[in-house]
Amino acid sequence: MSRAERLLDLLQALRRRRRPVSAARLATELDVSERTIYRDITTLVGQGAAIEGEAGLGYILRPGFTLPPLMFNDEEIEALVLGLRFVALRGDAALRAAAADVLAKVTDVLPGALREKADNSGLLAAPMVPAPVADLSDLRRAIRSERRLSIAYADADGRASTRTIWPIALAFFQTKRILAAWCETRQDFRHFRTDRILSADIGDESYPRRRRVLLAEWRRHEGIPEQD
Amino acid sequence: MSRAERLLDLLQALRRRRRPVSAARLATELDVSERTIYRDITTLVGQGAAIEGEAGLGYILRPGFTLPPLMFNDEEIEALVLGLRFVALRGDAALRAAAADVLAKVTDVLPGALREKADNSGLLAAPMVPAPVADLSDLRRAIRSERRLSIAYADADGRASTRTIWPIALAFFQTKRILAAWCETRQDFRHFRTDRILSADIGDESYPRRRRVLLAEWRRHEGIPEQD
DNA sequence: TCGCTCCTGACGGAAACTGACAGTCCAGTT
DNA sequence: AACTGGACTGTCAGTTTCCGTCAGGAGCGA
Repeated sequence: MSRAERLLDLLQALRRRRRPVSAARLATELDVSERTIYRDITTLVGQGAAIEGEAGLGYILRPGFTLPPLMFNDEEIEALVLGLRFVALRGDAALRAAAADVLAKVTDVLPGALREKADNSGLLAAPMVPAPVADLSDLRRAIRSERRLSIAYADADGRASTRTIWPIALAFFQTKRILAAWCETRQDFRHFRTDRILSADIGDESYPRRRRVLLAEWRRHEGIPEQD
Repeated sequence: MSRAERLLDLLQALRRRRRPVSAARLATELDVSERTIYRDITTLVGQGAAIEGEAGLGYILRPGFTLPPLMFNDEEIEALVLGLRFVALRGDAALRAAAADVLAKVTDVLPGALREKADNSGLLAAPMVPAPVADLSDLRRAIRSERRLSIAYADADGRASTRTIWPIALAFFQTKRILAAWCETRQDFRHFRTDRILSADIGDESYPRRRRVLLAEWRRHEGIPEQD
């Protein structure tokens, strides 16, 4: 048996039980040495599995590595599918792919009857015009990781300028996308149309305040109520 | 990338699509040779994945692999949350509530780190103008359950007429919502702005054709490609 | 027939894997 | 304080596996 296969088996062996299992036991079950089990566990943890080992007890896999079964009603399925279709039509390529992945994953853990409903949902999203082309994944990553961003930006008259900003949020409108940020130069909140951002360099260090807080401040500043 | 990782990626690449995918395509996507794809497929099948390959077409994965999909990644969380925000701002009250419920259910199964990301996602949906007010849940229910619908409809000049239609889909545009249907009177596909539908009565019997088929026909008729 | 694609076998160099051993560390238990 | 079960680490040398390449077979629809 190849290592890759064994890793999947090991994962299943851990998933199967709720009590801790010793490496020795896993070794017997998978027919390899304990040393190999230790190595495999390291690999799985490296892939993101929350496996906890406690001396004297054994290993246990905390939930959250795989998607558990989910249950939704008809309305919820429709909301979910419609939402993902919106994203598929309005997001950049990476977001579009992610939306497809989410739908596939959720559909997979749905009971059969619901799965069919998800596949045949009659709610459609209108396409964005013009169709989105720019890759916003860098901007999104900067927002996620709270990183400073140096951008070259063209204002309405076409004059370019450079500034350092703290990106807070990205808003998806019908015809444009707007980056909301704290501008270091101006010491104030500023908005940038993504189609006028000529270049963007993600800094090495994160900005000094938590985005969660900035977002709340920005909301108050702009009078935008909480979503959700 | 390790082979184990690639196997999971391959599984997800198959899950993502509902149509068959050729080995060549998968090879490009995963950046390995076709031969490797064939070997990986063999391995996955050996682990119990129901992957069917047909010459001239490609591979397709039937649902129900013992190993459920992996947990959402950062991009997927962003796509999911953004999508639900779109729905919350564009759907009727019932859909808005459903979107909130979906988010709650999904958040519930997320591990802590991801949950925080979902709560603080920086991607925002623009509100619909004018804000949606009409309750479309009857229309949605008629679509879901493939029921005949008797509507009173005002045309562009304000003249009201009554007709019986087979509702197929509901499309969400920036400023309006459009019901796509087969019109019994005209014996053709017709579109109805929801804000001009004066009343709608759901019939007791379902219409004689499957919505799935009608939807595909309508797509061809209007030149609207598959979403996803 | 052609074109597309699945599918299999063989080869060989590079890379990864594995068992064995020898220990360390850790947390209950006696 | 010693004991015990078991997690965990480092090293090393011999296997194994992996993977791209090439060469071909076979099914199926146009």
